Amino acid sequence: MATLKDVARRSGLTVGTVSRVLNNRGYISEQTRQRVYDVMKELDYQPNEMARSLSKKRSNTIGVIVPHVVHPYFAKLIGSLEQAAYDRKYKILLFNSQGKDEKEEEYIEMCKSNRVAGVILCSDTFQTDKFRNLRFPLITIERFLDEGTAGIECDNYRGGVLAAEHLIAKGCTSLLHIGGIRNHRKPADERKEGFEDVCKREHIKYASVESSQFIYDEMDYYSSIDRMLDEYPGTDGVFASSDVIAAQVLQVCARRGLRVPEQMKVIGYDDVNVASLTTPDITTIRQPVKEMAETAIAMIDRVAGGEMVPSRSLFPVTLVERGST
Amino acid sequence: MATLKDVARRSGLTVGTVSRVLNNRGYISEQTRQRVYDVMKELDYQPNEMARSLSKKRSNTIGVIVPHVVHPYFAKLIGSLEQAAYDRKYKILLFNSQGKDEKEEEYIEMCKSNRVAGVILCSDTFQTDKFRNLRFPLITIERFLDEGTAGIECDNYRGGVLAAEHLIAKGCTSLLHIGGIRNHRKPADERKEGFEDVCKREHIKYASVESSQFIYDEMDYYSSIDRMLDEYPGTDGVFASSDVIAAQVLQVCARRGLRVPEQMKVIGYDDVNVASLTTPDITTIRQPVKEMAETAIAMIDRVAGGEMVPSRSLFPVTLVERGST
DNA sequence: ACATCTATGTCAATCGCTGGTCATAAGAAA
DNA sequence: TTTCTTATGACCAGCGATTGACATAGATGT
Repeated sequence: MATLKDVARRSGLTVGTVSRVLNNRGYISEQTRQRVYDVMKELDYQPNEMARSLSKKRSNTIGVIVPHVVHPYFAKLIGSLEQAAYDRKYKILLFNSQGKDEKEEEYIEMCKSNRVAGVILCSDTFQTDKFRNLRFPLITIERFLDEGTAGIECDNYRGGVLAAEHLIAKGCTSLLHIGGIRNHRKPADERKEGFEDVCKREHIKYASVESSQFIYDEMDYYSSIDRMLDEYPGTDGVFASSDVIAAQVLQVCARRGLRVPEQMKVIGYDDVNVASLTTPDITTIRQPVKEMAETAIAMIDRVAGGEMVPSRSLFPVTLVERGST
Repeated sequence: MATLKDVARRSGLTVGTVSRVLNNRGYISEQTRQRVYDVMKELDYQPNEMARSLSKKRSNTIGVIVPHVVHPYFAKLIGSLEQAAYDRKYKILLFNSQGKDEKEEEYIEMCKSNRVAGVILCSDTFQTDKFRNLRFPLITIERFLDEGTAGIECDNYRGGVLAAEHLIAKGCTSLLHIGGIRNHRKPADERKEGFEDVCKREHIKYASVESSQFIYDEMDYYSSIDRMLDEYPGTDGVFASSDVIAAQVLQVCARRGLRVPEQMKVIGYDDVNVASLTTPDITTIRQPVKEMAETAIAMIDRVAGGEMVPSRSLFPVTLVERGST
């Protein structure tokens, strides 16, 4: 493989000069610049990023740690992050923590070892001192961490409000909120709060079911849903805190002969592709994932440039009405 | 950040010795080994992978290039690849080519720059000389490439056979095959062939529709499906070449008042999570994605170790029967 | 007593690139 | 003419490891 030296030799310049054009440093004549580019192409030269990173003490790689790659929410997030990273010349190192503390920690160590420019962390767990003394920015998504550089969240409270208001406006009289994925912490609580506040205000019967017992990895909520519907028989409106759960609610309803949306209305959360692939398709609370991803990457970039970034960013959510309500 | 030198100094050893324990080289007493580990922990030492890779001329990173991260098939594949990579101490660099030749090519260059241990490529496109003279193994998934090191495929022909046989066994008399994602090349053709061969053999009316006109990125096949059902009105069985398409067929059927599976039977492909989240859930042809992913990573590992690997590996598919047939 | 094995030290080159310090030289501006 | 700007050369010390050659020395085996 051709090296900088080869390029220098072939173009009759010195490594210093060639490095200058590569890094846009110092004075370079247009002519020289062109010559260097030509030779680079001729030799099929690719700068060795390892050497570069070693020298600069920083790579242009961003670590992304998610608990669950196949979950459509994270798949969507990862896709958006990759796009945003690409636009800013970063690469994505992907890690799947499976929601396990040890793996999360191990991945953080790997990120250190790889001198990443920053880490984007989507975590369900509570871990504190592990994230201290990092030499790179740590951006959390949908979770705030004191030790982190910045947190990017959605207005979960408003999501809950929107969902409840929508169901009520559609004529529901007895609501059920089903928590689920990434819900151990604040985000879920806030959705629930928003939901419950509206129910109280409007004097609507409601119930909320915690999700900790759900089998998250398998995304299998059927039996829990069944149990809940048994427990709250008069329910005519369900607010599920993810589209995956909502889809399963639809399935359970079908099995029970409950027509959606006539007899039962269902609203999901996230607006991932499954929401629009079910029959009926699912009304949901949309998170601006793309914008969140761009913001996250941009923050890493800016912190790297010595800039200041807001420690918390709250994004608005919107209701997308479809066939399930 | 602590360096090898620091560890050496602190433990009263030399860098050479410390490096030996890090790389399991030469003679090291158990006592010394332990001391080094202790000091490493004490100083919170993380080996600098950049330096290591530079020196070894190879990183323990694997590039994964997919056309579409959010598509559930690739999400599933990526998840499996990450797991397999982790098990073998590799990290995943994720690239989303969006099915564009230029990006694919650019990503390959980035992989070169980053001295990856290997690349796993999922591509829709036909590109030849770009993949010549790579200094790392190139493993393709669901596509064979002469220039690649190895290809990992599924028995697509058999998938088509299983689908057709199943629909026929369930009493369908007029079949429709809808091509779709990742179908420009061989895999799709083979599914179609298997499907058609069975139809011919059993003297069943059938039609196959090409997919090139579909909007792949948006995963929006509705209007095409509508058009097809108009064109082939007697259809009572559809073989869609992905679960995403099958889900949309279900939706179109619902809109048309066609009951599934009574009046129309639908079978998908891939067995990704959406297949089990629709109502009814979708009978599908399952690809052993996990095994394929493990094989791909294992191959890179083995090629790196100087071993020989089969240039083509064919995995079996199985039929998963659910509610749509 | 001699050979061998084990365990470490010493020294230094190498990987490919960055970026600083100086020196040089031509052309432009004062 | 002198000063300044532009453009490049020359040189080289890092960055943080790896790895090889060679030396030393105690322990073990025969």
